Amino acid sequence: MLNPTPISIEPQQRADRNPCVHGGTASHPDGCGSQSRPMRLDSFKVACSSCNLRELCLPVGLTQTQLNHLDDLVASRRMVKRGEALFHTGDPFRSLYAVRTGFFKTRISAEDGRDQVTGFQMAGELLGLDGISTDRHACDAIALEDSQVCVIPYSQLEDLSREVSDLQHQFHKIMSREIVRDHGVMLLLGSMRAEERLAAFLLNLTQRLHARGFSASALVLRMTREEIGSYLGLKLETVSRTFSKFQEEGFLEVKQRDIRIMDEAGLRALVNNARC
Amino acid sequence: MLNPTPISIEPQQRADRNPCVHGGTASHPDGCGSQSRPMRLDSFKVACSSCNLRELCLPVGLTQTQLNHLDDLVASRRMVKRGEALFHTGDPFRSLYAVRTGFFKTRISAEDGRDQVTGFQMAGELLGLDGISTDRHACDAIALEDSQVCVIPYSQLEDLSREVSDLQHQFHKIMSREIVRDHGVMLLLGSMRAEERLAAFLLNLTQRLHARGFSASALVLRMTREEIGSYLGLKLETVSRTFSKFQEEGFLEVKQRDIRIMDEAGLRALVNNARC
DNA sequence: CGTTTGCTTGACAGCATTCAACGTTGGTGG
DNA sequence: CCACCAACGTTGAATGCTGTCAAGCAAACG
Repeated sequence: MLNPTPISIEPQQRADRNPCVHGGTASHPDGCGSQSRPMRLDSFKVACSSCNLRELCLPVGLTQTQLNHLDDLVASRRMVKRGEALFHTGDPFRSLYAVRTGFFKTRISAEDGRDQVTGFQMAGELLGLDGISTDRHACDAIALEDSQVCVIPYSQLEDLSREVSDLQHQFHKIMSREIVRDHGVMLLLGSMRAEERLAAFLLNLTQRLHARGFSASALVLRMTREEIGSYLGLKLETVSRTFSKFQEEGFLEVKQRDIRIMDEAGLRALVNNARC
Repeated sequence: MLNPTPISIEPQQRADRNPCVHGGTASHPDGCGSQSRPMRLDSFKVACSSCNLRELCLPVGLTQTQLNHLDDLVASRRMVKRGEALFHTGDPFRSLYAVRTGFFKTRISAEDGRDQVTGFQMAGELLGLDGISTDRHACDAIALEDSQVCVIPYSQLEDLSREVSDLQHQFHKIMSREIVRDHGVMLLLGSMRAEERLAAFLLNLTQRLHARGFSASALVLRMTREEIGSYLGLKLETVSRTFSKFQEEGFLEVKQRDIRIMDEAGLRALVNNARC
């Protein structure tokens, strides 16, 4: 589903790759690097054409000339601190956002207070597509660590994609991919048991991290058990128990949010051969 | 989510409105009207500009001039008999399809044979958006009754939407709406119990039927209990039991696939005040 | 009119939730 | 530097919702 070839990535993110996850007192990786900066919401120039995420993000497949046009459009970045919202349900929709660094969740809330995490977004992924439908955002986007996003003014994106058919097509592909992804989540929620759901979730995360140059076998979860549970349609206790079970069975090593995958094939078999 | 104002609709469909659902030997409405025609897959001229679904479909908001351009694009229809597929997973993606008459389900299949119904589509709704992502369809679309779709060649749609910004915007809105809808289904699958799921499903169906000029309180299900169950993440027995329970409690009258809603407010309360 | 497919209902089992207690971690302030 | 607190995570026991298995019924189709 995602570009399978690893790409070069920022030093800042690379440092995040926790070579010492299973050392002794591993410092918590949240907010790595950007925490001490006083800046909070700011605009400064940045170029898609020189961004090392361009092979994962909106610019995929564009020529240099086309990239230069996109540079004019994506004129600002915004920083979002851990726990803060990039946008809320009901906010007027004006821009899409491309995650540059950091990690987000999106969630929708029902009238009765229940909420559902609908996705986790990492570098190169787009946020805000839900807003096009009604000109208002239909979910909350919350940063799970200090993050930066590129601001993509939507009306300008529409203008430019009328000029640049490659951009138009790429944008449509991204929306379509989101639809396909959502259908995969429906399959997970509608027909898998807890173990299968968690295994599928971990495999999806590691695959996406791997495509960004990170290890395919070690990861640091940026979200709580409750957030994982909400995404997977499980209670946090069930998530915790399933992690413990995977550890007992030798699939994983689990130390709070530090996960090491010991038997990827085993996890994969859990998902694919569910009824055997 | 959908256009709430009823619109005029074809006589053929109107006849389908089952005024005698609760009479004696109501004939099964599947295949109404088009069943005896020998035609199976055909191309013939049809105009969006004179289609009575234009206020629900792709042409929403377009001027007469713009509609005429769209007429050139949507040049053929296709008939799909009950039980047959409009497209299968893996088929090359070339066109989107707008349901003109009839009713479809989409489903995805996992490697182990499990499948998940990802949606039910009725008149005015678009099929095939999943295919843009990889140039191949990512699900099966199956007609649940004899149906007609308008064929919308995708590359031509991209061409035209570069010329007609209103069309471009409308198309983006439709894709975005699909994403928002999918997130709603995730909420349903991830956090609702069987009764709430079925109530939400029925309310959604009646709302969409109402927007098409049908009764908001009586409907004929076009899908089996098993298909409803797949969509809602439940087993068919649970769906059946829940229907029976709703009938006992006075929310519904259920006669196989004929449903009459006796207490819509009650159903709505079930969904909204889930934990009280 | 028989067969097939779909629907209903019952009994029982199992998986996930609920409720509760305890442990761990990181941050704050004395 | 240490104590305390709040948030997060783990684990146990019991409940209950939904799934499973099975039987019988109803409707549609040839």
